[in-house]
Amino acid sequence: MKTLRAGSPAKRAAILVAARELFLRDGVDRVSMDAVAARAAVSKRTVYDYFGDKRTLFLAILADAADSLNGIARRAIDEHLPDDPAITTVAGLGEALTALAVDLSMTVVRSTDYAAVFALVAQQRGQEGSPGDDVDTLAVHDAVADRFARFAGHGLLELDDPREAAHHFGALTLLLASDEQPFPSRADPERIRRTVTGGVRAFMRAYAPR
Amino acid sequence: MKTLRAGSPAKRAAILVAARELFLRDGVDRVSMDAVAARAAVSKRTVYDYFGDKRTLFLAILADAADSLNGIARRAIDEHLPDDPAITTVAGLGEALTALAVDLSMTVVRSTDYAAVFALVAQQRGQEGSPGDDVDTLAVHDAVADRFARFAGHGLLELDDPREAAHHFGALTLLLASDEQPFPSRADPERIRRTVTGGVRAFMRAYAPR
DNA sequence: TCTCAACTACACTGCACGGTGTAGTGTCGC
DNA sequence: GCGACACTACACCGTGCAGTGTAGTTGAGA
Repeated sequence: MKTLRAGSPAKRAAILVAARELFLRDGVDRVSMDAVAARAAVSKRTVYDYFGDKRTLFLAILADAADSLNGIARRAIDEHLPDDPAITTVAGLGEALTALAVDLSMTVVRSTDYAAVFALVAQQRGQEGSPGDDVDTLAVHDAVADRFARFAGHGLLELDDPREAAHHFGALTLLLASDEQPFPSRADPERIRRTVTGGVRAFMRAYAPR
Repeated sequence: MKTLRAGSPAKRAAILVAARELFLRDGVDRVSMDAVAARAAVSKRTVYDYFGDKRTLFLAILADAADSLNGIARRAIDEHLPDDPAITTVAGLGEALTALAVDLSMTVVRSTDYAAVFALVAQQRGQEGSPGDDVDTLAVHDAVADRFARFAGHGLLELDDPREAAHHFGALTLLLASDEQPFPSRADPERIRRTVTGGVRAFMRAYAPR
């Protein structure tokens, strides 16, 4: 068992940033550890001293990106759909959901973190022996479903299954926006907004009281 | 410029099948051409004589899978949403859309062709210089949008933008189902059906006349 | 029978690279 | 001053492999 170095937070971060950029750009398998070291401005010996091997470095990047995304999502939910319901009308809910979806999609679709998770995980996707490499989004869906259940309790939504509704919301907004524009640096904010606004409109037609 | 061998259709197919299986399982970069040749039961020399190099083999597999998927989609649309509208009621439309979405999703989510396209393209996703490697799904969306416009003309749907509706339909059904279950061999048909049926229900609530 | 194309089965080349070892340098604390 | 730790800058090893060349075999057609 290798003893990994605690060392310097700045160097650790530099390695992670460099590796993520290169992995994302060229794919994990095509990026040499020499290249990572050069980009991070550290020696390759140091990269191995911190992370032990390439796979461990990859998993660390994945964990960071997933944490970052979950944090973004939780913050956006807390901001736009607060626990203490300030939202009392159907129109207000539509506006709040739009703001949430725009905020989230704007951040995520243009986020190299998201692109990193998406691309890196997808590289493993066809490789069926790697379930541990997937990213758990259950907590975010649960939080949204919880909010939806409350809105339903207040008559602002009509739904049998809050979790299903949360999945539909995600599909019509974030999933669709990211499917349409897979490249962060080219993502057009106006197009994201249009896609997401249309998706929320459809969601409200489906789930608002009639 | 290499002269590629026309040779035998059976051997060509064997190479394509073998390469696709291995590329899908292990990723393009991790599969050796020796392995492809062995699996196809041909010599490596023959693989190179047919395809010239690894990338050309990869692109051939991608083109085959995309053709196959487009064919599947077109057939499902023609079967469930025929041009000559036998569908005259909203309930009938809901049933037809459900049948289409279930048929498509059942086939696609469990299809190694789809998984191949998804995984192989996604491997390139973070690599922004490769737009030519993406799969064009516009024609399928156009066909669905065309049908939707007709149904709207007959009062079976209310929609401003048939293309947007087609995207929403796709997001609530196929995109969601494939996102939930990314591994073909493990895909549970019952779960696909549930997801898709729920998605069509939401779609109809959003777009059927009120 | 001869020729040609397809194919096999190797061998080979040049290169890449994950990972490891080591000597030397600099800094810090005792 | 000494020792420990972090780090650099190489060198090295063993392995893998894309791609190419070549000799030999086989089958089909002229």
